[in-house]
Amino acid sequence: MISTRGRYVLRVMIDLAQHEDGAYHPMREVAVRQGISVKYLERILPPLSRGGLLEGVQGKGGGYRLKRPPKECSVGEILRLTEGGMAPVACLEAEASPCPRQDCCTTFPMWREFYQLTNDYFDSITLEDFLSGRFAQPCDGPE
Amino acid sequence: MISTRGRYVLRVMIDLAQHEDGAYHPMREVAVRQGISVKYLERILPPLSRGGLLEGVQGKGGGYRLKRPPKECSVGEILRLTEGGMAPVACLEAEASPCPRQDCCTTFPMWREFYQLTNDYFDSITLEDFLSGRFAQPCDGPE
DNA sequence: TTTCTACCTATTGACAAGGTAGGTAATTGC
DNA sequence: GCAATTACCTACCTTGTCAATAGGTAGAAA
Repeated sequence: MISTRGRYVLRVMIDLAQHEDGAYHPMREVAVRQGISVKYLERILPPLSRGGLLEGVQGKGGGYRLKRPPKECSVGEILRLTEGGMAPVACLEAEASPCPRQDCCTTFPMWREFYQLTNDYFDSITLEDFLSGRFAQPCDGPE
Repeated sequence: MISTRGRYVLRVMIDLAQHEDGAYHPMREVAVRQGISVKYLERILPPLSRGGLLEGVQGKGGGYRLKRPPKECSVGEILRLTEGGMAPVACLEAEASPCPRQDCCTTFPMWREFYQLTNDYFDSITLEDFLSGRFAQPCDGPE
């Protein structure tokens, strides 16, 4: 359900939150700290820039930094931008044509309720929770 | 996250619950009612037999029937048997070798909490809920 | 102008999902 | 005993996605 893409991106966001100091951090740094290929990171980060969660500056001294304080970056928003939605079944995604049998589908209300549950859960968690909140950890490593 | 395999199987189980009369129902019948290929159904149902949710009898007059009353068949059990677990990330599955960095992983507690949430939700729903419970519908169609 | 950096576009290999085809074993009805 | 029916099993094919690599372009600072 959540691919490595989403997990990697989340780790990068947490990493940037931990090293937040107003400066731009090149992906080269983050990739080394997190043990992820620079090339792969470059590939999967752009949606977050477009989504307004990250700010990327090119050129010497450039890199990425959070565009908002950690408290205002929810995991739900990060995962939705990266994974393109978190629907348990295809018929719930808005981009896909809505299932023609929604009104009659026996199981549709269940999927919808679970979809809501999922979004609510991840929306309730922010990057701040990994720094000093309910998911703060004594140490941290890659993956 | 939930593949068509899981959705098909769930529909079959609901179908069998709706037509529950103690008799065995051949897959040919159910496949026609649900608009699913017989061959594909034959392929994805065995785990439910092995899991003790279905009872299959070969030969003329044979078929499948529920092994327990609908009230005792939870959606969670059905999906776990069919999909082989509902973990949002691989490191949560018991069959996979446990992630070596579990103790240090920043995001692990979040995935685990969500995993619990998911299982609790689907375990709280039974086939009975689709017959006369909170997900009962006036009509029903395939998919 | 050089260097650094984000950013973009293929391309590859591995893997799983969805679905089909064919056959085997067990049970019933004649 | 024999034919019909049905679950059950194995192999295969096609399609699509994921993870990762490679190579290049554009922009900004030293």
